[in-house]
Amino acid sequence: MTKRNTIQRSLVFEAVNKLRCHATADEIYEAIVTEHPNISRATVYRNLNSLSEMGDIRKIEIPGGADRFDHMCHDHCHVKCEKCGRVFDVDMEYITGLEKNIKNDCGFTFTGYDILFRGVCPDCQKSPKQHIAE
Amino acid sequence: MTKRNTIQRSLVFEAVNKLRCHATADEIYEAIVTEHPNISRATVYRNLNSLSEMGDIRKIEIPGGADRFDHMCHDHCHVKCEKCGRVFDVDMEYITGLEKNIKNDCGFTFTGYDILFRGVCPDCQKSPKQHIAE
DNA sequence: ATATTTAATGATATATAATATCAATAAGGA
DNA sequence: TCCTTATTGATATTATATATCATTAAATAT
Repeated sequence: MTKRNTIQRSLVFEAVNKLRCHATADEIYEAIVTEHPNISRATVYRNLNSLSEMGDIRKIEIPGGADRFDHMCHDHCHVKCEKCGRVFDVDMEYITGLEKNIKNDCGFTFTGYDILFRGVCPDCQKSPKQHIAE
Repeated sequence: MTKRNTIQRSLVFEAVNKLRCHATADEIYEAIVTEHPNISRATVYRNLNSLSEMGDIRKIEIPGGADRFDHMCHDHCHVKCEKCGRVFDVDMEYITGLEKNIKNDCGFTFTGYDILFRGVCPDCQKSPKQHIAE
């Protein structure tokens, strides 16, 4: 019923804070497993979700790619390169209150929104090769 | 080298236009396969991608769920229910030129952006049961 | 009209990301 | 210290999508 504090959860929490820049669950798992070889991948996934539900970390769902996890920081937008699929932060004042522009919400309760820019990163503009990563 | 017109591609194109509201690849496949049992799921996926690359249909990538495909229509936003995962259109004036607010684009070439609202749909506000669909 | 080239297809295998299952373990209160 | 059960680790399964490859057929050349 009540949440229990486990060493695994604090390991996941610390790893997200140490990696900082929107790491994937797999990257977080790899970072932990080098020091603690017995941790399970499923435990990392579970704790990433519970930590983000509790509001201790931030989950960023990326279309066509793995979810990312950030330490708690100000809301910000991302841009995904259409060629290589990599995700970068966008340096932009976060726009608040966009949901006020909605004409007819059909009874929805809005909790937030994500803006994901599309574009081509500098690397992919230079080189013709595509899909460095996805 | 050059694109060829196949009956499969026109079947996919027609199905997307008939279904209209952001159908998934699987829903489009199911709609076609009842009339044309020999079509392959892979062919549907391939044509959905090539049609959207050619600009004949619109691909909407949804985080944590299957990609959606719309007939060509005006840009609009979507909202994803955090409980059941379903996606709905949002009735809102589409905001243009958001990329002008970016302070430092780090050399990116921006081609557009998607705004995805998060919220709880009327059904899920009423009933306690979760995950009707994902 | 027929032959040729190769893009596209159908069938299947594979990849990737994430969740589900379940017995064993351990956190935290009694 | 015991007891309850949340959590874990290992594994299986699900979901979405792409890769592979022999076969088929669209578009062009003959």
